[in-house]
Amino acid sequence: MPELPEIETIRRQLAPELEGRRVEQLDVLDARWCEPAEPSALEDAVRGRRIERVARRGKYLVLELEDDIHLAMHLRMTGNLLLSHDDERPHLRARFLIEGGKRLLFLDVRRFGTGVVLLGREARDAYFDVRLGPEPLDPDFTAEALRAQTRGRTAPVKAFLLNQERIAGVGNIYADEALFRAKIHPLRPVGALRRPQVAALRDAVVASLEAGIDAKGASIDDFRHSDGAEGSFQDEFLAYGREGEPCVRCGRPIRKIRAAGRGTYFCAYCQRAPRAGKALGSRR
DNA sequence: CGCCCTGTTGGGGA
DNA sequence: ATCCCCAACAGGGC
Repeated sequence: MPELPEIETIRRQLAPELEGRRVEQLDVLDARWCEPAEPSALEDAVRGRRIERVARRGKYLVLELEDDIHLAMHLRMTGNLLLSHDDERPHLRARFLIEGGKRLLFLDVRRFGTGVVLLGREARDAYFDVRLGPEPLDPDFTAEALRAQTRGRTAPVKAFLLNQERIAGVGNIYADEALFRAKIHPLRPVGALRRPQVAALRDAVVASLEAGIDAKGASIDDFRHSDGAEGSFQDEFLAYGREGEPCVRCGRPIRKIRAAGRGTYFCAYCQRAPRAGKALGSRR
């Protein structure tokens, strides 16, 4: 379930545990994790260096190490980070030995997750700049900024939200959640949204993400929570994964379609279908 | 038991 | 820009 809120939750839990401590050693157990780089390249770059900050950019968790070395990790679909005293776990892909004895374990059943070392601030910024748009929780993510970004675009609004180059960190679940809250049909051309709808969408994106962060998430600490103890975020969502169940606003059944290649849940009544023949605000 | 489909992501090719 | 497939695996429906 790693979208922006889950990564941010992990970051907040990890920061006080890791910041200021050294990485005594890194073991990359699956070479695919860091392709096309060699595991030894990551292990050598990280070994012995102090973690100055645990940061997040979009869905990436970033260990900012001394000497301006950055390790950006992406959990993809099933990746997970666990703070543990154990050296072995099922689906272990990479293991950090942290000064003081704890281990930071990167677990990933499907092995889609990645780790990349970025040498220098410029390299780090360049890496993110070509992949990620603005952070939705930054103060400058305003309705006007979003409007400027959407104008003239014909992509379905859901595809726009999922595109990390447009907005960083919004995934399939929070995209549906935001559209439901803003009462916007997922297939509406994003450029056709009126000013008030753009404003509603901005607010809904921010509110959905913040709600996700506030929701009690799974702890990454071995001691407070053991393995499968994941909070059921599912219950927090208003439409996602609830095909056929009644819309919380109008009671009509939630529908499922495919949008931008992903399963998409919405209320066909609350979120009006795009009007044919009016793709981009006919006027103006 | 086997087969088929789906999936919290993102990159690549047509 | 857009659709489709792929990565590797688990779980559910039939």
